[in-house]
Amino acid sequence: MRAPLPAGSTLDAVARAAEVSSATVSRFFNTPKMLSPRTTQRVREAVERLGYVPNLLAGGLASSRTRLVTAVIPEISRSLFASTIQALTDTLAAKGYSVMLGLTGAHEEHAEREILSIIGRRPEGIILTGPTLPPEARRRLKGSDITIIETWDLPAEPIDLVVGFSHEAVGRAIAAHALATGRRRAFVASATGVRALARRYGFAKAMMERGAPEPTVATFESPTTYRHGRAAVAAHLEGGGKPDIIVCSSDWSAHGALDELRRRGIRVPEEIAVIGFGDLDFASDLEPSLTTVTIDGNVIGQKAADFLLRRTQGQRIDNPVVDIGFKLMRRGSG
Amino acid sequence: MRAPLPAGSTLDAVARAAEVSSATVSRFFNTPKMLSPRTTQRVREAVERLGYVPNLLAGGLASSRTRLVTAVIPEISRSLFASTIQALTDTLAAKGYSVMLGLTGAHEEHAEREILSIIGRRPEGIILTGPTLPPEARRRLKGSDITIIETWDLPAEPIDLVVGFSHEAVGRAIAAHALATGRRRAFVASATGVRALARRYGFAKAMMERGAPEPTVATFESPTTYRHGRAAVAAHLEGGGKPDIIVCSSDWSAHGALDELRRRGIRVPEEIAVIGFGDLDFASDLEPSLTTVTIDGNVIGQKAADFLLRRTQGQRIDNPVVDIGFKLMRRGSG
DNA sequence: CTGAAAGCGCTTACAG
DNA sequence: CTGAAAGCGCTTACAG
Repeated sequence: MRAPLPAGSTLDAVARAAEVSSATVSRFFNTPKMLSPRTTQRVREAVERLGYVPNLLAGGLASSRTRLVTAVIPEISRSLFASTIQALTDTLAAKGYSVMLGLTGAHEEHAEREILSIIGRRPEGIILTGPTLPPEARRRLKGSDITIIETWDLPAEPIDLVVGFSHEAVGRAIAAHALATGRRRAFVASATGVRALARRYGFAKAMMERGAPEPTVATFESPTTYRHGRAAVAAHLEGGGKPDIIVCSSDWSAHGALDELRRRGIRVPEEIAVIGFGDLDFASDLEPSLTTVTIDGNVIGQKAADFLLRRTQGQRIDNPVVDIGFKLMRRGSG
Repeated sequence: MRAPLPAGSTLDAVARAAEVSSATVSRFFNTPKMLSPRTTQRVREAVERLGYVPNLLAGGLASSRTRLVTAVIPEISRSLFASTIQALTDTLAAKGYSVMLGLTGAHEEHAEREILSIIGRRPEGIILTGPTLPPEARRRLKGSDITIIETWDLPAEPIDLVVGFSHEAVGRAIAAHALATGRRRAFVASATGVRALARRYGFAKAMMERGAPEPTVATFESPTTYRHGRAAVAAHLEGGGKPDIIVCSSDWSAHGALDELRRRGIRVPEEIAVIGFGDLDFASDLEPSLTTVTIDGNVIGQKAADFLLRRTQGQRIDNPVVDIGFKLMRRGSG
């Protein structure tokens, strides 16, 4: 009752051309070893002649296997999560899966609509990286029976599976490092958001527990930029701040902090240490090279893909929460 | 013959709960003004009670409108194309479309398989940003009847629609600027790839036509990084190069170039000018601020979305190739 | 190894 | 404004 979908011929057309049943053509794609060599050859020729590409909507509907995975990220640019998405995509593509992108972006009000449109596509898995979803959206996901994997954090109440690390532990590790290197007066230039907050909290608590004064904090909207780092440091110093360590919520802002300090003739790390977060590609090339926190985003993506594949194969998962940890990379800046 | 798809109840279940036909429930979602207020209310309640989320696979199959768009990009990280994808997604999401990601990545051999899996989902449009596809993949796309939009370039033989600009013209504009500011001895630090090549070519040709010596070129694998810029400049200077302008294929490498020059005590722009490409967020914050080329990635994304929407509404498109141009942002570095 | 047929969960012309 | 029914293009148990 409609125009056919663009892009082509159908299974039936191929079946007619090859003079076999449509079941046989379906098997050619899905269970090729079931076919005799002769049949295989006939079907292959027909497929090529017609330029047939199977309709995955129909296939997914019939088999209830969509081979679709959705990755939900806050925004595409300047993303720490790039390597995670890339690894996820590479691993899953090899198994015939496609990855859809869900951008929650600035509009948290739209999060629920976004989630509905994702669930509507019946993905076999949803990877959450970055966003903290509003409760209603979380409830929808929980009720959906879809494999959900939260990443880049260790949520207190996981929806389903988790591959991440503790941001509070990161903050504590930075504090331990700061104190071990004789720093006490910290300035924290931090993005908004629960994760940066957790790192801040872990850091401040550990500092204060060891007798250091409470760190001064400046926050700015995510995502963190070079400019944020420069501006925050400039403002702090001009306001009379005398830090001996500056803890930044990303390598971007740490880079800005370094440049601002240099502009003011302040030596790093002699006078002030600078710590980043993320270990982005440029971190080791800066001068001084940046001390920062490395998270292996590839591993997160791969483990998430593994989880997904195991679920779809019906294997049980004994350990639904994986903490991949992190590393403090000590370099020249502190 | 299969377990039902996860995530839920069906149209029929809702219809039974609301004591209406399934056609009516379908209309509740697709053509709500066709229903009486009473019916609408009854259906709404049933939908909420059951937590029903329509199956878009089934809907797409039945209506041949998938409301799916695929964006093909080379890789997710460090991407100039981020704003394009974001704008595309935002614009389309408002119209009920989802955006799938196709990552062509490093594996050009897999490009065709990737294209097949994209076509198999029957998207209403495919946005190509970045990758130069192998001929066979291009042929598949051309034969697919799907709206194809090539972006960020003006291909000589478009597959279908185009929203981009001329990279050769960018090269010429940089040359004109260089010559106008008295520069003649150019070093070009460039990524591989046809677009960077086109800029290089446009630049070199224009320089030489005005009597300047042939620029020295160093190329490195995409994507361009801060490190590439530093290393290329260091190697060139140590090899005895005496440029008065350094043209970089991205703001990343230009940033690296600036830092390398500063490290060597070379003044910018007095001794050497530095030109970037992309006008990324940090470009205007560097010291000196970076002269670079601005492309409005948002506009590309929006125009691509417009094209798509017009096509799906059956409107004709009189002008299938849109050149959105670019701007040379003159700043402190040259 | 292969085919006939039911079914996946929707949409939509048609009829009322 | 609403419903009965055909159809979208596949998959897969069943039978042979």
